[in-house]
Amino acid sequence: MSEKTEEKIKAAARKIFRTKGFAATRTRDIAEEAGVNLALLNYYFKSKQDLYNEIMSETLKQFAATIMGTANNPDLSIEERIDRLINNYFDKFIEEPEIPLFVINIVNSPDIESFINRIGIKGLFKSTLLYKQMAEGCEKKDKDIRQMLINLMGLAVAPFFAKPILRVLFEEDQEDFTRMINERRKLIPIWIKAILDT
Amino acid sequence: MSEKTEEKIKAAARKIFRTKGFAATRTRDIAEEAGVNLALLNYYFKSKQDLYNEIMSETLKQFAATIMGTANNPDLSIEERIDRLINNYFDKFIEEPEIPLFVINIVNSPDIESFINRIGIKGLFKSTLLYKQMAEGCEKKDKDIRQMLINLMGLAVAPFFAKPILRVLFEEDQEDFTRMINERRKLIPIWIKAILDT
DNA sequence: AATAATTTTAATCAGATGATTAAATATTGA
DNA sequence: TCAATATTTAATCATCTGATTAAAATTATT
Repeated sequence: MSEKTEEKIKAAARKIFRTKGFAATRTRDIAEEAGVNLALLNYYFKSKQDLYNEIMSETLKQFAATIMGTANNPDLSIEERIDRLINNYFDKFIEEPEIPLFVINIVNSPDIESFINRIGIKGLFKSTLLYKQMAEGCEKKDKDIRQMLINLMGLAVAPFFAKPILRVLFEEDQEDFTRMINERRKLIPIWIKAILDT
Repeated sequence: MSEKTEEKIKAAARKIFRTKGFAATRTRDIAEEAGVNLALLNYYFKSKQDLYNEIMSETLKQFAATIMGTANNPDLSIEERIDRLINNYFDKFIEEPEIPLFVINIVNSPDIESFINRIGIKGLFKSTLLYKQMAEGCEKKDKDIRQMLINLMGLAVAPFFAKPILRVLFEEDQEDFTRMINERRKLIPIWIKAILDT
């Protein structure tokens, strides 16, 4: 059952790499989590680094797909598109809360430029309807598209980073957090519009 | 020259820990960067972990101080206070760009709650004028203070995380980035106000 | 069933790494 | 000055860890 073993390893690697990062992860931990002999990691994936690259590109592609998923749906207004984008992100992040931090760490790792070129998601984003519509909207209102993209992503991702702080500062539990996040689904599109109309 | 050596080690540790994190950093690299014998790390700081804790709490305190610096200056309106806060942050982050990611990783590490309690910065924030003024403003306009804090921090910190992405997406160089950041100094206070008036 | 190919296992290697030690050197204080 | 103290060094330890290997077990092919 080669397929099964390989997937068990990947699932374990995904889980541990995403929470602990490359250096802090030991291949033995992955093997144990997968319930599999250590040597099989090197049998199916050549090295720890290769396995990590696999998880990295998989995660990055998935992250990109979450954007693309709504980005090209035709007949959507910019408002509807942003609304869906936020909801897609939040659904994904609630399901897998380690993703935001993992992605940011990937993106800020030293060799990212060549890596992004290698998996080829660079040109894609600018060709999405989401980007085109936002760029057009910014043009019309004399706004910098870069600032708006940063705002959109920043507002979306920030609560997931801030979670542990909110926990100590407001003694929030998981339920409070989820409620706040769900409020935020409705608010971000309104805020983005307000910012655009500034 | 004990003082000098200890500080050389700390400076090297600061530099490497902040960019590579705990696990990826080798004590030998710190020693070399400091131009110092490896055994001196254990002589001045008991262990790698102790040295790391030192850098962690130092960085966290510094990060907090950047808030507190403007947070209690009396006779400031909420607008002026936010304006200064953003400028303080941006000055600090431009000077030491590794800080935002390092802080987020600290805050999202498993043992953070006990660590924050240990260095005792928990109660401080809520007692600042910044917090009180924001809380009051939110109350008046029927807004959730948590959402507003997330917005403020998210908008401030996002560009520093997004930097490598902007680099590949818009072929930005350092100068473009700095220009964009400086624009943002003026914009964030306006955006926050717009959001509050939503 | 017999053989070949694939997958899994246990054992081990080689190098990396955090830490320690004992001796050497430098500094301080009487 | 000289003994006590503090600092620095080179060598080494013990453990961890990624990777390999050769043999065993399993599965596929004829």
